[in-house]
Amino acid sequence: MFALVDVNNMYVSCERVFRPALNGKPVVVLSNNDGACIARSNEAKDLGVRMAQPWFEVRHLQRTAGLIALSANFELYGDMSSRMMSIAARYAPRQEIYSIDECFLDFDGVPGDLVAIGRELRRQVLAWTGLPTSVGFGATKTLAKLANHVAKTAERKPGSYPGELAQVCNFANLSADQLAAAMQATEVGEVWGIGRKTTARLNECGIRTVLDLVRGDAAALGRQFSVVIEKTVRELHGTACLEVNDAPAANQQIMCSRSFGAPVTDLPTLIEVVSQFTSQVAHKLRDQGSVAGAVHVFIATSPYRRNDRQHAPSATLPLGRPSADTRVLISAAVRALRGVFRPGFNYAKAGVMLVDLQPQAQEHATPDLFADDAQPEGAARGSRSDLMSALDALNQRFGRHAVSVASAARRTGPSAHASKQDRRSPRYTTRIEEIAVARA
DNA sequence: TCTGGGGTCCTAGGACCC
DNA sequence: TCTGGGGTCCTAGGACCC
Repeated sequence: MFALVDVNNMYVSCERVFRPALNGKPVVVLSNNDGACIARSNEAKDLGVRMAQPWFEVRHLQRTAGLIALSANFELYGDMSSRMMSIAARYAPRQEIYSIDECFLDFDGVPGDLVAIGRELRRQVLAWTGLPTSVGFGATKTLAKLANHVAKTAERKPGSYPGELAQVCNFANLSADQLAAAMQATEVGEVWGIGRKTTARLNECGIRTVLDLVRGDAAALGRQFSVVIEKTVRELHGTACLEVNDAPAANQQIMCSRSFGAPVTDLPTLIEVVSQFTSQVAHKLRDQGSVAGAVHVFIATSPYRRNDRQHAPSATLPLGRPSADTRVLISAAVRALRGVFRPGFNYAKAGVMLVDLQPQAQEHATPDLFADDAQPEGAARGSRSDLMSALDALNQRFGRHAVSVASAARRTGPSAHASKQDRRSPRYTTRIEEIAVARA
């Protein structure tokens, strides 16, 4: 038996923990650069604000409907997430952290009334973190996801499903008829793995609800669509094709990209930005104990600026020898950037991706016989990782930008190209100088 | 004026090999 | 008058997730 636990409207709920005045009000959280809505309170959903909707399209609701917008504060959300996850982990032998606000739990062999356990888990998370969650149980991960959707929707829109399914829903407790009714009341696009494109194609075949899909033939759908759909249908039938993975593998790629607050036209600024992005991904790379075999860099104009000439070049530069040294990676990234940059364009975005990742070799890595060793002084075996370790330790202790490679150093004062973040709340739980203050 | 960021997996097609 | 067949590997792009 699987459970899916997820936080309702995660980012908005995190903000509300520290600002209870936001309760009951329409609230959205904006993406980097304050560009689009990436989280909505129920009240904001009721106003018709769509997921990923551009902020400028809904900002008028500030005046007309009291909509409140906040800049994303991922440091806060990440910390709240780890608190929630550690509480949820106590309730089952195995946990898979699936995203910042969701985890799967494997209840195989756990005795007792699962709905009661689910309610206790909910209560505990709410009491200890202030975050509201929903819990769905099912015989497969896909069914648990669906049960979670039912639990959430039954609470948010009374009448859409039987009331007793609200907050915590266990499909195993439903009769065949009750389950069929719930599936009929749910659109096929709500199923995990069925996205926009597939929904449209399924609709053309007359498959509109989850029940329609479940009644289809898995193998035939597999041939017509893809093996992904086939697996999904089998999971909906109750045949588990997916396991709870509590030991996730290291990432296969690590990326950092950002839209600019204002268009960038010159190479020096792009070099600075790309160097900063590379510093970040290099740090993440070392954190997971990997080295990168190649660096991929891209810059792009904005497709929304119809009058601008468009240009979205990218380049991948293989490293002679895989590395996790920020200096090596920056030098490759900047070389790639110089290769693709063309003057005369309004660049709106840039990104750096580390690819071809492999575990950091211990002592006996095969050296590159033909390498010209044009690496920074001291970048040879041993001292490289020592230097990077020292860099990471200093930044850990004195703040993220305490020490950096010169080309990635922040200039003093805010730059025009820096992402807009005009409405960010304090990082209450991770910065002592921003801690919440209680007033008598 | 203003439109997110960071991932995974699958598939089709080309290059290459014998 | 004539142009194989079967296999693997790699890559780019698409679809999906949150």
